[in-house]
Amino acid sequence: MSDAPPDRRPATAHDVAKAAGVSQSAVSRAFTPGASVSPATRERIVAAARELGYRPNLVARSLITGRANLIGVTVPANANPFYHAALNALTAAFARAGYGVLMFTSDPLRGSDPVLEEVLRYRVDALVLISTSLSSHFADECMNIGLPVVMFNRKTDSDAASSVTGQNREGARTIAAFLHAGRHKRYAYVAGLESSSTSRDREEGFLETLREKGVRAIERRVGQYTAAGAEEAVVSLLTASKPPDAIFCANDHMALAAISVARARFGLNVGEDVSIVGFDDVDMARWPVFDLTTFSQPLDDMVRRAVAAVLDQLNGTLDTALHDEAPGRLIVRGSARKPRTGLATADNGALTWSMRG
Amino acid sequence: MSDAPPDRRPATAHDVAKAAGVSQSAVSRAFTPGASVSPATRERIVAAARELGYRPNLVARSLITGRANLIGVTVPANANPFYHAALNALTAAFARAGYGVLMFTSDPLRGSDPVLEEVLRYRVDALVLISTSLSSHFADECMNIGLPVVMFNRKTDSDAASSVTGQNREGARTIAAFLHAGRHKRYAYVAGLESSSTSRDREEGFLETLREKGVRAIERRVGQYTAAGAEEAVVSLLTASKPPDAIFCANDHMALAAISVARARFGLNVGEDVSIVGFDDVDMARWPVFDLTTFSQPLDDMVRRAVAAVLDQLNGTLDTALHDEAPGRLIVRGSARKPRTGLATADNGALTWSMRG
DNA sequence: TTGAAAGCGCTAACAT
DNA sequence: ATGTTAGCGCTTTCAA
Repeated sequence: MSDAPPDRRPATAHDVAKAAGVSQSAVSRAFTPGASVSPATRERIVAAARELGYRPNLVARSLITGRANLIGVTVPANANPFYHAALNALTAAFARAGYGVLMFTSDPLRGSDPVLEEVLRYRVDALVLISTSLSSHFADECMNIGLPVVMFNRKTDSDAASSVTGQNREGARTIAAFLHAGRHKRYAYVAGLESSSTSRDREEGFLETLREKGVRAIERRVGQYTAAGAEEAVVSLLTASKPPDAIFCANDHMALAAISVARARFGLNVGEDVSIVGFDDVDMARWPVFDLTTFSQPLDDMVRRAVAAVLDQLNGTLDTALHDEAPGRLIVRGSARKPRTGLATADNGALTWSMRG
Repeated sequence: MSDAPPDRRPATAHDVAKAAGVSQSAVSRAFTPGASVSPATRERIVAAARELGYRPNLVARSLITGRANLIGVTVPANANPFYHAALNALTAAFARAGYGVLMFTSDPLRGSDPVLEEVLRYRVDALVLISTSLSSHFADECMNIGLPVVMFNRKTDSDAASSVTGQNREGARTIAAFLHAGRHKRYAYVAGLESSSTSRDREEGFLETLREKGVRAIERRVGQYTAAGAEEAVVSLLTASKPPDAIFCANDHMALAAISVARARFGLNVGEDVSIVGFDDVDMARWPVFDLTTFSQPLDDMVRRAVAAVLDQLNGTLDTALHDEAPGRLIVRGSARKPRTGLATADNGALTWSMRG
């Protein structure tokens, strides 16, 4: 509005105080929700503030309160739609709760300690790690300085950090039972990263149930949670002398890449010649070209839980780490042969299947 | 390591100074890259710091320097792989340059001013808007307070903000020429958001060249840059009495959704029955199921330019807004019928086509 | 309800 | 090379 020099420094509470003829602390109070200011003075102050383009300096506030109003969030550098949907939803949710999100990318192949070390310098109020590992050393350090840590889509052994995950083991067991009920003969698992608790839990659940059904000899590849890795894994599986007719990929991102390769490179009719199942139920899973059968991880629910865990720890409501598991269900689409029985239509119209069906 | 009470406040430079037997400013210098401290004292200080778990408080530093070491980045809440790849790359690049990224989501359907207003309270050093609009009012205000603003994958009329985009107009012209050389008869454009300069530029380039070729009657739909919107647009186009045989979607995200629907819902052989072209060259474009012909936006190059623009403005090297266009090229794959001539293999093995071929 | 004063943890002159 | 000093812009007692 004004044609002041473009580089003049931003107005301070002191400037506003002078303009409004009040003390600087009055200005502070005028911008603090529950403070005691008479409506008259508040009005004068707000008017002066607007005139000067005053915006309370959060940095100065942070220095006093010791809380930066910032949540550090790390996400794998990896292109995985589930991570990004989670990042978006977390950011929006924290914004509603009055927190900014300080984002960092973590390299899944290297340790994330250096990154986290960097995050701490900003005096974030809490840490949310999306599918990122946490050294027990670092977890302990966070606990020592009273910094809440919530792992999203992953767990640690350490009780120093909370976690919010889907039903990894249970979901994988359901997938195994579903595939077995669909009369598949040869099974394969495409793991994510060996270091990922989520990939391990899913593998364990999958193998457990298959073994209960008497299935032995289950193929295994590692896809590193990347599209390229999954493609390679699937090529390797499908060019084997006895290729599997049922492939469970540790997440949707890999499952989608797997479908792509199976259909376009091998000319297979996915869902008939070979069944491919994922885990997450990302948006693209429902795309007609993929039509992926997958065990859902309810993103909004998981985000709600993660944000609640952070806020509860910040309020001191929650003093011990919690390991929260958001319930999902098997979303039956066309990428895997269906069993004759047990299918049911959910309230939202999705086709599901459950073990006790 | 120590078993101090878990909630003791973090060590300060003062604590370290006392422990090392030096002044507090010595501690400050020991942690400032170019400062003058003797190796001996630095060593003592660093040792004491490690002992106490000291980490310089960036908040306090920011208050003095007036720079928070933070770049505000907004990204549409929308699930678009190109945005997320950009966000990841920007975050990594800024981290290398010593800046943290404060992330915000912008709702493309509502104005982004409220969000940006919030970002400013954190005293960020600069703003990068990924495919997010900027009101001229807000742009002026940023200019007044000397805050660099760089728009990524978008432009403004206002000269108050810099921009880094791909070759929207030129790329779209190339696509039009390519499709025309491929002897297509009926054309359609699936726009992103009406408010998006990028979508408009691409549309203009596309129409310009088609008109030069004598093509009239070009269909048009709006896909809002979403998968659902693109699906709807394609259904509408393909169920018309005279469906197009060439569809140009304003970005890859929509083009991929379009391929999905054309193939799976209409049983069309994409690349023969109907040609679909996108813009971006996201990772998934090369997936065998999609094999999308698209005009590339070189992400790393664009990110490099955006970061350079920010840093140059921060250094005062760059005083006027720049509008940078990163060169791309047409990546020819299988989703659109190819012309007989003009195809060439690029250095990286990709098949390309250019207008003067 | 308001103002005065102290100080959050650090950097940046300025001395020494 | 090191210490002393004065703030950065706010919140927070404490008085009035």
